Amino acid sequence: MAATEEKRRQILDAAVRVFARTGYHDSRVGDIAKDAGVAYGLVYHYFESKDAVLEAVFREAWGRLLAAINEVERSQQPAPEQLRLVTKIVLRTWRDDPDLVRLLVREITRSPHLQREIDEIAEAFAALERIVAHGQREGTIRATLDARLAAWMLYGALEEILTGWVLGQLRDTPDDVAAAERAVAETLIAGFLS
Amino acid sequence: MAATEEKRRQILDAAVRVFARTGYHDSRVGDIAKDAGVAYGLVYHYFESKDAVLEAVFREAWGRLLAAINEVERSQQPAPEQLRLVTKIVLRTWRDDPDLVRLLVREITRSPHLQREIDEIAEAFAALERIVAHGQREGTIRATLDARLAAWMLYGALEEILTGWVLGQLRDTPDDVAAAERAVAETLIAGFLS
Amino acid sequence: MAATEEKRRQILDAAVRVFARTGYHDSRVGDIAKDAGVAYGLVYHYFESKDAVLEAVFREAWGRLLAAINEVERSQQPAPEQLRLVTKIVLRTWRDDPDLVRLLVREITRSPHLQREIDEIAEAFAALERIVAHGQREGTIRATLDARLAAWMLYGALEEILTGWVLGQLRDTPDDVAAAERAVAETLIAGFLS
Amino acid sequence: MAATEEKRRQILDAAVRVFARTGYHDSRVGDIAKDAGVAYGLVYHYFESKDAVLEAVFREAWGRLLAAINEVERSQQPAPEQLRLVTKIVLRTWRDDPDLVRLLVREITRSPHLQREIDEIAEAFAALERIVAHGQREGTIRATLDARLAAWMLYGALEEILTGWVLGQLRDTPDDVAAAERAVAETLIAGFLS
DNA sequence: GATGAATGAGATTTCATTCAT
DNA sequence: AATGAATGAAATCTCATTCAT
Repeated sequence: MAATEEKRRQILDAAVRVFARTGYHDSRVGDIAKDAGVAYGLVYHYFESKDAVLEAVFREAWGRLLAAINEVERSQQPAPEQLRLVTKIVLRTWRDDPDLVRLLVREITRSPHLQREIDEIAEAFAALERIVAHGQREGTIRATLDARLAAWMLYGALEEILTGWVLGQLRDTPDDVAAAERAVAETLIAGFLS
Repeated sequence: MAATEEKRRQILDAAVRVFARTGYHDSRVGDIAKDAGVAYGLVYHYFESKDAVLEAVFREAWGRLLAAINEVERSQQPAPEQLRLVTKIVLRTWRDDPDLVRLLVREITRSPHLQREIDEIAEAFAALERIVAHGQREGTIRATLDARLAAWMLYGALEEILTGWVLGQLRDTPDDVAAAERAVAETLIAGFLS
Repeated sequence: MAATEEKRRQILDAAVRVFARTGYHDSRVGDIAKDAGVAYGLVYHYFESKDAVLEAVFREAWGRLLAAINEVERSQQPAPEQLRLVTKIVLRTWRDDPDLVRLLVREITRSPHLQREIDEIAEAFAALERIVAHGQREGTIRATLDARLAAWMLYGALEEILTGWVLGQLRDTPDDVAAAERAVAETLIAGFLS
Repeated sequence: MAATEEKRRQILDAAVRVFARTGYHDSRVGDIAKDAGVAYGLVYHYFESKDAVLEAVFREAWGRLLAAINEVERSQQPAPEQLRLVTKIVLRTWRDDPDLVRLLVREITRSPHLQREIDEIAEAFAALERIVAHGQREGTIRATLDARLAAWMLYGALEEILTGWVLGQLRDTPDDVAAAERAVAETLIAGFLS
């Protein structure tokens, strides 16, 4: 069973690399198998379909993000600080797992059935929204702001920064990353404040 | 000649509808031809490939957006006001041409060769950046802000709002659209101010 | 009408060049039109189909060869000398019209309906056979030889030499050409003698 | 593994039949698959492309011919006798594998990249040439003859006889075949002698 | 669990031919 | 006669999925 899980893991990790490199549609199932060092058919032993592989990758990635956001949410800090922490978490993903970011940035809006329907994605957005709403109740965030809209704008800004890094259009040295975190905090999040 | 251009137009318009409905990859060239009311082969008379059709659509759409942004840029207003106008232009596209927005939102980062490489897209981003930089020179925008980063954040927020509308996750009545414009102005753009 | 025939000529000449360069199947009708400097549709004004163009080229080429052979046949010389003259005529085509030879060598046995069914081709072979038979009657050629077989062997040897030149596998300076003529005369034709 | 090679064999054999019947260009890959009794895609499992199938057929056929010629070459007989044996081998192919001959005769000069570039073909011609050269050294063949030219003439004559049989223009009863062998020996090869 | 040969539907693209002007 | 846009059938090739071992 441990061995079993290991193969599944290998396939999943390979999928991230392959999808990141070639894009979902231009990646063949065989590429994933080869990159994972397993037999062609084994992919179908662990996953229903190629699509299911992508979904599993997404689910896992967003699951981790969701867990991190949830932890932030449970912390006793004021909402603006929580948003800064989320910003940091999201942006640091680029350093921690660039292939995953490449994949998310490229395929997030694709694949009809995946479209944000994955529970984990919806949950993450909901969590962001709750943090904003909580800030409004505690008086740190402007009450007139539409919490959901704020959550989406924040996420959009973050994703676009990641996109800039993926495309090589924005600089991404550690200093640049830190600067980006500050920029989000000092402009967007600052704009939320009451 | 007029007739010639007319067919090309029909194909391009049909492509927007079809791609918006089914997504680029799941659309067949035959669908475009049928929707345009022309023969299969005519698509290939006017375009090199299916990909070239998508690129032509993009180029045209971003060309229009770029023209609008350029006009705003040439206006004699202060930078923050210009950014508000751009916001308005981008967000109003949803009402004016929802299929086009659906297409842009879904396929924009896809298609390896299209990726931001299209001159028009790069130009639009550059124009946004210039407006921010100009605001810094005229003293209306915080000098410490990274102009490029600001441009990307702004665009990211706008695109994410459009995405929310496309996915039916954000409300989009005229009032909601106006509220979104205000929200961007009062939070993100306000955060740029000095 | 002169102008008319001129266009037909242009198309036919262009066809030889294009077919020689690209081969029949890989040549497009548009290529011929462009090379001839006429409009696409005009090809179909003068010829029933792409295939008919090839047939016309063949018919003309073999018609010329046939005329030359017939002239040789009518000359009052002994059969072996006549065969030597035919050899000379066939092999000199390479210098005179290399594109035509390229085309003949590449496409002669292909194209199902053309297969030696063209009267001119059959006629040329028949003329060769008659020369051999005549030689047998006049006593210059071995009576035990199968005249038809001899005609085919001779033509085969000639075509293969042309093929060697087309493929660049046999040398083709004027001296080489003369040597080839001699070789055919001194081996094959000499082998026919009684 | 045996089963694997079996399918490949089936496809190759079917290809010979189908190409012989319809000609390369008018044969569809599906026809080959159907004739071989395998699924469409399997052809592409074993071969890169339709062209690669043809090349494999050629390579194999010429490989066999080459092996036979090489064996003749290694025999200790005088060159003229060796040439007679080669003649016999080539002409007997018509009886042994008429489909293969049909294919070779029709498509040999086709396909730009195949043109005599296939090593096996070049090798076969080279072997013929070596036999002639060897005959010149041993004094059985005229020293003034161009060995390469002689090899090409011989092969041309043989191929044309095969062509005559394929096209039904030359008679091909066993007696006719034997007569053809003799004709080649007594005219062409005899012409080589010193 | 693991393998990879086998399947076959489906999509893009080509291009000979037609036809309105 | 001349033009070239328009048509649409057909063919190659791809690749997700299945399945026998």
